[in-house]
Amino acid sequence: MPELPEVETIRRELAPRISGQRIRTCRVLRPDIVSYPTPDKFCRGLKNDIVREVTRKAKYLIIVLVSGKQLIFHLRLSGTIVVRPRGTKPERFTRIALSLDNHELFFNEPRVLGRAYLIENNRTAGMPKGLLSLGIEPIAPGFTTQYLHDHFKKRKAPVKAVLLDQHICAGVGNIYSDEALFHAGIRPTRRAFRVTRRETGRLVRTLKNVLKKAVRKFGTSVGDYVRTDGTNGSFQDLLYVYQREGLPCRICRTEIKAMKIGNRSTRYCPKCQKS
DNA sequence: AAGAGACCCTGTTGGC
DNA sequence: TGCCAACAGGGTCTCT
Repeated sequence: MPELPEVETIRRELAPRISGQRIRTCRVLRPDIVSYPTPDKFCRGLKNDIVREVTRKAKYLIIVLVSGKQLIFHLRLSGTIVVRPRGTKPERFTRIALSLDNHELFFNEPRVLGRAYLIENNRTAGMPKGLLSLGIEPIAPGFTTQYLHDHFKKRKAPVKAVLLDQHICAGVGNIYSDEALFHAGIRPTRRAFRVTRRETGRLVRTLKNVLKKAVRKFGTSVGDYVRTDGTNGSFQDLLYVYQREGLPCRICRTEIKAMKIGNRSTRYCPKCQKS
């Protein structure tokens, strides 16, 4: 589940390896993975361009080219990006294959939910709408108690649902929302407007902590996520509730419970997290 | 504007 | 062993 820390890990690993590299060829092996423009224009638009830098906004990975075009990937549920030695053949779930000067870059996506976009210089045509309406990333200085509390005040949805709202908490997904709520001692079902200012302060702190630590641990490898060399991240060893239902809480030994909030599986400790 | 729910996708898992 | 439904889940869309 690539969320902010996973995409940031990919960005950090990609940047030194592909910056300055020319795109020799592009192959789209699954046309519906290319959201904009057409797969054909996508490939022709990339050919012979050169990677200038690799950036990220929330869960979007953005490869900026020397021409000014932006190659944008959203990994959704199961997308990964791997870099292989030049000449390596596409893999079982490779949907887009880019041949660079010294590497092959594969966008692997078993479930075909992820998307790629090629955006012209200084244009917004074709950009994913979500990218144009992102809130603040919790790791940014602007993500303050005041900011989050102001949003909480006007929302009566469960606090967990508000944490997953990309217009408010950019880059947060299911793993880190559950983990941050646990460390802040807040039950995910609590209505956002009932979260006190003091608790919101704690939540801001735990969100920042959890996301930063996950970046240092190269992300959480549960399910499909791997780093660009195919190896696992290691934050899964530091999870307290995510994917731990039925297991004893690491703090109080109470059994971790699972439930659904807004169609999302949610885990919490009934004792550590006050309702 | 907010909230609820459907839908997209397909590999994996679990039940019978 | 084989079949099939349920499940995973971020983002977008529709409807209220």
